[in-house]
Amino acid sequence: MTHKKEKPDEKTRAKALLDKYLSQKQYRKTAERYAILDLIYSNRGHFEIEWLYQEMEKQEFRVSKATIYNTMQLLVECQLVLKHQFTKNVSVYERAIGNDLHHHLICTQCGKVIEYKDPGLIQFINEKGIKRFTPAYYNLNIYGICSTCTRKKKKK
Amino acid sequence: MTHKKEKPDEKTRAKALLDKYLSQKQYRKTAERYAILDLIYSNRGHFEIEWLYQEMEKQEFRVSKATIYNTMQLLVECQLVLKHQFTKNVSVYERAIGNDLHHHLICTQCGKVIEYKDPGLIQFINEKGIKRFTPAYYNLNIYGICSTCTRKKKKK
DNA sequence: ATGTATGCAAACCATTTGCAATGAC
DNA sequence: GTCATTGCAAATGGTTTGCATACAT
Repeated sequence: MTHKKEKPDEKTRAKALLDKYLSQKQYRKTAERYAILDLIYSNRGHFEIEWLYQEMEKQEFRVSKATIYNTMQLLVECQLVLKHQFTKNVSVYERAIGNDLHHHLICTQCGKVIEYKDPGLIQFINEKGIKRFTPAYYNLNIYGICSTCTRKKKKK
Repeated sequence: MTHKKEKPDEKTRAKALLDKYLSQKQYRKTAERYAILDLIYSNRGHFEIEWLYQEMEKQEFRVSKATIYNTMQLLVECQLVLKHQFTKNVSVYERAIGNDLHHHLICTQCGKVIEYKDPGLIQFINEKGIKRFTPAYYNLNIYGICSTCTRKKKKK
């Protein structure tokens, strides 16, 4: 059971929040839900359902795709996980706690997604109150051409 | 052939740009491509492929879905159309010229998408130079709960 | 005991692909 | 005439659904 370097309290905090949410909603505390959350909070960065599924297998914890989809929906609901849809038709997820708020640069040529941090921008958005809408989180996607594809284009 | 109130020059400008792009790339100038562009620039706001397909039928211009998908890709490429992926697994499109730059408020409960304009924010983003990336357009999606769903929740 | 959550397989549905026919050049 | 583009239908693949079984409460 090797763990990457991480603040152990983030995973613990996530578990506690899930616990609270399940109690509150009177949903059941199943081993699958905690195992999936644990895996998600053992990594950073983006991932897809397929990755999660295969990684669970490696950890010798059999879970069906159906359960993974159900659980991801649950985790998005209780704000422990963020869900993105970039250019391709696959949902991309990311843990919500312990990842600095960031934005995404998306290359329209190759689909690569680069994380982009700008505290000034974040502050700017946070300071705005939006009428008739309660923002939970936001997602600034900047589409364009990444440096790799710019180089490739010139070669042609 | 009734047209909604619109600046006629926007559609004309769009056509001219498509024309130029097709010439430049040595792609063929087919009736389908111009007809689809014409329909798109006869309306504002978001639409899906299915809408486009049915609307073309109404206009007595038979086009296959395959051609619509091909054409949309072309129009996104040459920046005459913007493509969005919100929460559902359907692509949502929008004409690029003549629509003020805006952002999106997306309700995570019901999926409703509200347009949101903030010139200050737009200016703020534009003033940033981003290294190693050439931005073409950006897309600020703010997820949260819309007022309708907030009301519904309280009723429960 | 009760009813929710899981696993499995089938169903769904937007999008993509292959190929023959059409038509732009 | 050549070859890109179209139309059609089949294939693809992520996600959802239905139902029997397992298990949290």
